[in-house]
Amino acid sequence: MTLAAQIKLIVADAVKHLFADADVKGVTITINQTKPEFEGDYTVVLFPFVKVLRMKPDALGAQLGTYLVEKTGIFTSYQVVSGFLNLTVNDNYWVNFLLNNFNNIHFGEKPGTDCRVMIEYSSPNTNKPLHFGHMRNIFLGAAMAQICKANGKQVVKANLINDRGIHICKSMVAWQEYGNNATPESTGLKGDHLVGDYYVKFNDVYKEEIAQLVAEGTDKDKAEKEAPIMKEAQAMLRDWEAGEMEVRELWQTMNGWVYKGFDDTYRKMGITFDKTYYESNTYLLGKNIVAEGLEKKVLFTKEDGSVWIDLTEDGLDQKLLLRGDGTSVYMTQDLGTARLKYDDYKLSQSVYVIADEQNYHMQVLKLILKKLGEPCADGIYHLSYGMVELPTGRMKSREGTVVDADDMIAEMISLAQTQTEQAGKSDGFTHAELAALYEMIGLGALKFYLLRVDPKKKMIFDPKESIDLHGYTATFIQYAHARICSILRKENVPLLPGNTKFQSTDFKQAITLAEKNIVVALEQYPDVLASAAEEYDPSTLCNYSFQLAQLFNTFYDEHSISKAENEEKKQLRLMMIIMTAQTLRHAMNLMGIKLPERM
RNA sequence: GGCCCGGUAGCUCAGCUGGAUAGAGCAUCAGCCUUCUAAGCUGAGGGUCAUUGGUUCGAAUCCAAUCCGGGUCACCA
Repeated sequence: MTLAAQIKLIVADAVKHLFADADVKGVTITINQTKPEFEGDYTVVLFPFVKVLRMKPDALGAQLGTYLVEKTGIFTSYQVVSGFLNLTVNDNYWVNFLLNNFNNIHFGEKPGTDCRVMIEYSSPNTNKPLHFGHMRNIFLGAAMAQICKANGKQVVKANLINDRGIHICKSMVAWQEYGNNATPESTGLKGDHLVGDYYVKFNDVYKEEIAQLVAEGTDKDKAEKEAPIMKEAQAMLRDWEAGEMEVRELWQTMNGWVYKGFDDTYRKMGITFDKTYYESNTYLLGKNIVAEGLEKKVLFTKEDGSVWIDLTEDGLDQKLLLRGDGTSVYMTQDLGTARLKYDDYKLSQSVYVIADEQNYHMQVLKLILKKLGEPCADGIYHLSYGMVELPTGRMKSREGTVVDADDMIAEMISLAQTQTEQAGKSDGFTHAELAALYEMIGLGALKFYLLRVDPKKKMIFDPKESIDLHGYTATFIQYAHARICSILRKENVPLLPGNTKFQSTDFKQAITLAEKNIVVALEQYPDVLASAAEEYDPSTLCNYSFQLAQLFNTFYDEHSISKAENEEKKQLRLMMIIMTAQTLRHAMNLMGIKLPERM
């Protein structure tokens, strides 16, 4: 338990003891970190008690403060300032905290439980390469998987590949018509990019055909349906569903190219999955659930044979679950897939990382599953995130207005190189070391950039402005880490914690403010890690890591470790920086960001 | 139009389960490298927390209304 949580209990206890007659059960106790302009470490807000106890805040504060200082041994002094009781924590507490935890590489983690959670993320379509928006999804999902693990959950990382449908046929038709048998080998293009080019080509031709039809006097809506290339795509989809050999072969070939491209991008990003679902295998699922729902009379049939659910009682609309011709819709598949996932892994929770444009769909999905009595319903959570937009508006793959993931990664790595060379910091590394370093910096900056803001907020990314490597960035945190490693090297202390031993245990020196700020922050890490999991929000970890690095930099500027006043101080500071480096590494690793020992 | 999400410094964002004088980064300006890495540190300027009303000892935070921006309300996925 963190100190703030302990203080809350201690105060509750003290109040009960001091004012046995008063009914203080309903009073919520607020413990804050004391503002820097006041003396003290933690603050008890006294106002809530004032009414119940009918005491003046100052008198109450004095009585409570005296009691806490005398009875607990945690605090050395207190001050009451206009309704706030500021408590100063005994330096021994912080020293003991460091002694007990500085070498613990699992600090902040929760013990394992049998709570099994699936996190589905990435879930790409196989008609185009991954872009900047997908990266937000992927990094969010991967980070949440790690964060959940660190909080004691068993995690299944899942990818549901959308490998069939009209959009896939569009790329296929365009390739057939205009591709001249181009392959990744013959063109030197990455497979996903090659296929994506034909998706764009399809839409170019489609637009031209519509324009021509309209020019010939056809109505626009009709033209959109009658355009020859669209009819071809629809015909191809029918052939695909009928299992027509040639179409299936082309489909497998082109998807194979795309998967190779995706694998390459995932590898560069350091992303892995435990389970891959393919929509071509799951798109027929869900029909059973619909049949069962009809039996249970949760669903109903209209005259044309289509199957619906009525959600008007819940303030929503009627929703189609099966077309009149018996074919399934998006929702049908999702119902089936939800059950499949649950049956495959006996899940306690199922997290879907999906953009916020699908909020309504996910709300309806969960509600329908609940009404159907599916056991998976309660565990479903939609981790909804805002879309990444360009200054000119939304990215559109079919118009080619996207920031490509592969390009972005390459650009960031080259930016890392440029800036390292400009700073004159590329000396003394081998080629391989430099390559690794640039990747750490470039990729780290990219991941941090996408994870540092609240997931539900939409982001606007201007490709003309490169992602910064100064200030609130991964680079800042990496730099602090490298500085710490540099000190440890100089002091011959192992960089990896766990095997550091110190002789002296008798620390009597007063802790300075810069020192204390770091230890206080370190002590709060378990709470931050827990809340990142509870809120499904990795940005809290970005924020925390940045603040900790900032505190370290301030400390570093004010105090010397190597030339500490005495051996005792030096050891205390070494413990502090070892634990700081360890905590930064821990938090950043959860987000897939590596910290270099030298940069 | 219904529902959902957002609106905080010039820009990008924290803070939102109510607590002290609203915080960072970028940008601007002024300082700091013979001492463990200046990708850093210190300081300055910059705010009607969209608006109005309400609840409260206390509101950026809760409630209501209004304004602005986005999403969604498909027999597309």
